[in-house]
Amino acid sequence: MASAPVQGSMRVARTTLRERTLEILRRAILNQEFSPGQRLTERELCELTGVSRSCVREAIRGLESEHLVTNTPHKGPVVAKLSIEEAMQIYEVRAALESLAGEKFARAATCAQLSMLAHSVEQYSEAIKSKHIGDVLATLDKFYETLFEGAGNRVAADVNRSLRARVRYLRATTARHHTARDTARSVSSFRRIVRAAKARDPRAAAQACTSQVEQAATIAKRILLALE
Amino acid sequence: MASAPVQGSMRVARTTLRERTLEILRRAILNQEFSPGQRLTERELCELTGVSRSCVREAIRGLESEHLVTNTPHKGPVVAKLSIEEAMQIYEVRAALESLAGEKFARAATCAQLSMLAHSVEQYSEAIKSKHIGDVLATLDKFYETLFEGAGNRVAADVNRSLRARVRYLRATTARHHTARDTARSVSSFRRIVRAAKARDPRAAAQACTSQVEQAATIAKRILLALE
DNA sequence: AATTGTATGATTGTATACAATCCTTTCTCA
DNA sequence: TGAGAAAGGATTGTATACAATCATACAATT
Repeated sequence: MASAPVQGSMRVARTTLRERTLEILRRAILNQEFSPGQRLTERELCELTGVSRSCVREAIRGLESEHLVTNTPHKGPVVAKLSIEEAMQIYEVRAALESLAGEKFARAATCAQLSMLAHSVEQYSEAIKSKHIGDVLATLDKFYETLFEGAGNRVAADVNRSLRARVRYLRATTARHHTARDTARSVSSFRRIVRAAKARDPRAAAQACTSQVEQAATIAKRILLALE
Repeated sequence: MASAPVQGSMRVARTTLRERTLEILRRAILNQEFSPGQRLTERELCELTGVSRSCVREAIRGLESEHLVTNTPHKGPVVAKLSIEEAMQIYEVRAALESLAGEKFARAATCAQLSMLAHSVEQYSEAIKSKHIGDVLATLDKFYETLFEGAGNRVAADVNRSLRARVRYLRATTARHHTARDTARSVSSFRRIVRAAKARDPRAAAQACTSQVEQAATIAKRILLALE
């Protein structure tokens, strides 16, 4: 009776090809394997992923509504390009959302979530000192996931995740151009959020989140203008 | 030379079939022609819209990322159902966004936008008195479009539009169950926003927007609990 | 009676084929 | 030489065909 198929008879990869394709393409864009403004022909993506055009097209629809690609009829999809205006609008919305999250986190987060938040900030500090961009982005992701998880608002978390994805390449760029002063300010800004949350001070936490985003927006704007 | 096609040789309907299909299905859902939880088989939607499955499927992807339908692999799409928790989370995010919009509107709106906002509130007042649900929803749409237009943040406008779509059926339900007291409070709540905007008082406008949403959330919660 | 197995129909997932549009190049003509 | 038209290739838009999965019903076995 030992001849039955052993290697994973349950959990047969219960995900659909299209979903996996979407995930692959999303990660490719977020990892900057394509550059903003670059054209993405469907056939090319088919060869890249090894699936048919049906799947690729449906995946592209997903990327389109995540604003990671823009599609013009009969021309095809291109990797989304972010204008300064749009970036500033995104930071403005993020400020509102993260302020809300900070407030609710300070009120409702568990002790485990509190220490995870603190831990992610220390990891971020390490990553940004070592100039390892991938780690910087990953630790930031962890920080925000924890923040919104503790805040207990999944809708806000989803919107925020989407907005952060749209400015991710910008964040990677700023991390490269960070001055020592920028780094110090950024880290202390995150630590201020943690401190307010530990003190269970919703007002202070909200304020700390707002000013953290505003600070990031300022740096982003400076660098975007310099790069033009 | 007069035999050339005259009826619109330019502007040949520069929209794609899939986009129109998405629009049709979206409106059908928002107009409650389908009920939440109802299954939407692809073939059925093909016959309804008269297009092929390719188009329907890609349109469904759009509805899916707008959270208007939920799709489970190999089972197919169903019209999204809103839990009380999710609805409350949406209202919370809307409060944050509309507060931001109110603040910026009070600062930056043109006089034309100000009077359009005021006008939409009066139209809303008429509509809600006449109990014509379609008009109620339409005038609310106009109010928020004006508010965010005047605020000058398209990203926030898009997110808010999406969130309002998700609670639209809920809004229609509450409009039907409005007591006279609810109606009066709602209208005066909107008028308070207009007043603050006209006074160019950002703080007051933000506060008015927040409490307007919170009030709507309270009514929605009461009615949702009663309907259970 | 309950459960398991199997067959069948319906539905979604995936791939491919055909039509319409766009872009580039080349050719023509003033 | 330059402008415009036409042709060709490439790409997207749309429709259809085939495969995999799921749901239901019914029969068989215990």
